[in-house]
Amino acid sequence: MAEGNAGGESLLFLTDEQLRKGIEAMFFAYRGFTADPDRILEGMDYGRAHHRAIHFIHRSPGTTVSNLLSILGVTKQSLNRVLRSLIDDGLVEARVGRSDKRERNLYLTAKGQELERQLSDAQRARMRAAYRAAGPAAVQGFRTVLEAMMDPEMRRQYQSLREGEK
Amino acid sequence: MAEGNAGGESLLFLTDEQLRKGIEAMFFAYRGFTADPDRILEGMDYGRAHHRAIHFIHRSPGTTVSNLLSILGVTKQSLNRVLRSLIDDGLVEARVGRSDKRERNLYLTAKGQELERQLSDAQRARMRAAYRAAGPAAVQGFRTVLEAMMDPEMRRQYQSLREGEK
DNA sequence: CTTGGAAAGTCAACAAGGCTGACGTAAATT
DNA sequence: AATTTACGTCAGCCTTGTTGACTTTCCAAG
Repeated sequence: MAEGNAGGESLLFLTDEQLRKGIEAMFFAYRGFTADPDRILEGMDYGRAHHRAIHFIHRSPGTTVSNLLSILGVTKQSLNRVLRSLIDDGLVEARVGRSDKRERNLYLTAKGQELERQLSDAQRARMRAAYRAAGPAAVQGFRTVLEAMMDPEMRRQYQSLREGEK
Repeated sequence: MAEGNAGGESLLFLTDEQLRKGIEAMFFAYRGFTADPDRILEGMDYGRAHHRAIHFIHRSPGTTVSNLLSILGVTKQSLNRVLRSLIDDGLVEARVGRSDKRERNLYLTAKGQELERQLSDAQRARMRAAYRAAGPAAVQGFRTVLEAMMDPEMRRQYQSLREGEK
């Protein structure tokens, strides 16, 4: 039948070979994705874990520790070690919560914002070059596939970070 | 000028906000990307490093240790620890090279192939679902952007693995 | 007002998987 | 014969994840 044929043809992009290509593309691209911040952080006492904390505190100033825990998906002990060093070094400020004093609202200090800018400038530069080379239609597809690849809970996190944008 | 205007409009996808979205999409999607194999491997004595070795040995049977080193981008000591356990457990076979006896050609055993299939089935299932949800055009864009995001050397590796495909 | 439980912080110990440096051995190359 | 290459291995270190146990603070419900 014609429908069967059309369906079959449009599913050529779902062959195991195509899927394997996608898997390897994710692997190699993620290396590039993290390479520039990693380079900047090496030498400092910080690593990728610090970068992630800084990124999400910058993204949602005043976020709580438990909020950050659920976004990053690590244990509080693991996050605490990272946060501890950032606070001690004066990159992050932890203010006692106004309504709930058990909570800590996290903010980047001026120093923290400076490092954040340095890191995200590098990462954005690569992303910008890739976007520019690929074009708007490809970027649209890129984001669509990535979003579909997330766990439902991660997608919720991802999309909730989207709120308040135009 | 018309070109300038069109250029300006088409560059809306290059705003910092769009780039940040892309960055976070990569972060959350990569977590999903590795989640299923990680789940399978936990409990076994293996981790993500073993998965990567198994993947690329499966992909290029007979590949040498140095080849694998340059693809994975780790030190030989790090790779050796992983390879050692895979060989000892009978998942990987290391045959002395035919032409150059210093080299070791790596192959998956039947047992190794079984684990590989288990891992890649899980990873492909997620990729397939994402591809199917996003559609062929999005997949095309996805791959285009990822490729543009790679370091030139990684892109070379990625594309050289492409040879021999139809 | 008391108490139960949530939020946060901390200590200790451990594991995976990166890294460097040093050294050894076999085989190829010069 | 000397050097280089490919591989393996020992030893030690670091980052970043984990569990488990315990304390302090504090909100909220009884």
